[in-house]
Amino acid sequence: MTKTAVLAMLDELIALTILDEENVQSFKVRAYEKARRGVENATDDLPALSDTQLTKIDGVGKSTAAKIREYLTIGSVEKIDQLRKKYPPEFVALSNIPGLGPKSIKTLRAKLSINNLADLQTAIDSQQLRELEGFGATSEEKIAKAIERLGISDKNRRFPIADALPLAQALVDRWIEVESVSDATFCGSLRRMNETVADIDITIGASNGPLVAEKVRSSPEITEMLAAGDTKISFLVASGLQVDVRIVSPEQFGAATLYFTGSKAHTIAIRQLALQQNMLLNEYGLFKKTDDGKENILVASQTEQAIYAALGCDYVAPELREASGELEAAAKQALPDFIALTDMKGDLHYHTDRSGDGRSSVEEMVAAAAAKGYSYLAITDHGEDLAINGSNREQMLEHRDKIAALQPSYPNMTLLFGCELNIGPDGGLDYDSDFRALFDYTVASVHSHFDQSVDKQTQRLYNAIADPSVHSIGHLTGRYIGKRPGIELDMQTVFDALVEHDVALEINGSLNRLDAASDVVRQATERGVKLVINTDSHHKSELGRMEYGVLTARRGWATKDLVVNSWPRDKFLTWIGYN
DNA sequence: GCCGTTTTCGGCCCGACTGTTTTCAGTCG
Repeated sequence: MTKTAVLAMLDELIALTILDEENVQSFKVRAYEKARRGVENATDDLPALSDTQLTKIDGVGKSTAAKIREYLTIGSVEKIDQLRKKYPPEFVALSNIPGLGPKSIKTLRAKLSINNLADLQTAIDSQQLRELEGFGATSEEKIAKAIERLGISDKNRRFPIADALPLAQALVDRWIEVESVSDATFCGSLRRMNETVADIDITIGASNGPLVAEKVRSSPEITEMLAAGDTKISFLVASGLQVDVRIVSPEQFGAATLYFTGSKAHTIAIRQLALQQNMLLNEYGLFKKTDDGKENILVASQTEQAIYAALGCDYVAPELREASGELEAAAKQALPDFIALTDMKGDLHYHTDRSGDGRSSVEEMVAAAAAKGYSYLAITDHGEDLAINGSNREQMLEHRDKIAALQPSYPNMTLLFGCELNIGPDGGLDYDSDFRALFDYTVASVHSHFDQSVDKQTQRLYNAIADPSVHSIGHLTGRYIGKRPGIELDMQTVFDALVEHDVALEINGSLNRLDAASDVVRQATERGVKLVINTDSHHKSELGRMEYGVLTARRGWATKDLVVNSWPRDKFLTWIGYN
């Protein structure tokens, strides 16, 4: 909570400084942005840090450390208060309008006394903008249009990954089939598996760019065209989501995807690394500078792997590119042994139509898991406490027999009779302890009562974790990304409990959940908490979510040794006490 | 504002597009 507030303070400082310096990337702005990233990657307990420790945070120097201290002590920062007087919030908000930067809005204020959105609208209505030096009729119309769309496309609007990824995948799947296309991928924060994205970036490698561009420009999803060139095309779709498409030659595909994937901070870091080696990196390739500095000789461009290799680095997968230590580790060939999709040996949160919300039969669900080549599978339909979706004791025992009857047909996959237990408001679980002991494997999860205090929620989780029947905690916070916030917890206490009771923390692969979140996973990994990556499938078509769970785990630097369902069958069955 | 294998000053990633301009400024990624 404190860190979130400090980050918000730094965000405001950045926005105000951009205006004050009239430059979105002045050195001071970039310094603040770097400091913000440092704080983001630092400990949650900022007040516990001394002034010296604060300046140890990457990018935080004396001045920023003093501002953070000031904020933590008195809840405000003098510098920000001063800047607010010069630039009130409703004036700063004008910079959310696409196409308007700091220079423009300050010109508008100086020449037309525009201090807020209403002033701007009035000026546009009376066609005053087009008379200004540096503006024109076209600019005025563009700004008017941007304001009209503001509700659906301001610069800060973000979309849940569950909305963006399926569309991006569908577009890529379609365009990769177009004549002369050698490769295509979505990039940006979506490829890095961020939980929310501002837009969809797609890079296409093609020998016949204009032909592909024509195909892209005629896509049926387009509700509004923003830019329609032969190499760069931008459009909006009905949801308001913006799609940016770049078409490059097949030889440039690697350099282009590396650049368009970002993150911005990772891009800057890797370009600095190139500079140190007397090389130049841009979206067209990695180039060696000749001794006279006049010429650049291409070193690598076709694949991202070749570029990292030429820089002396291990390959850094997209989901790791957040400038949180990955490049330093890759340069030393010291990236940890992260979990990979091919390591996964089983799914341990898995529903059938025994659950009210399940939509495939147990036979279908087991067959789908077997097709994945899994060595073990826990079928975890809801316990009795979930009134509509749950099962009573009789139904559960009948279900157990059904699962047991299927086992002989699957000699290579151990079927576990499991349950998704509901964690009640105080941490109570379904059935009674004797009945719960009948399950081979359980995942306990929160499904309701989201509005209790941090202390109460933490105690609630502790009680569930401490129960001997519990093997894992499902979707830790119960959040739905972009729709419902999760419960608030004291994470360190939860991690301690998980370690103490040897219970695994789930990473749920549903795109609506991705819970535990990658930043939580990273802290949990550092604490040595065991992890489990699941699909929470309710239909036979949902097993592919394992990939998203694994990517989220990798974003959280989860190592293979901690992920219990990557373990060989014997080791895993021993861990759960199965015989 | 930050930082140091060029270490307390001098540099800080690199480029495209747009609209306004006659050579560039501003915005964006």
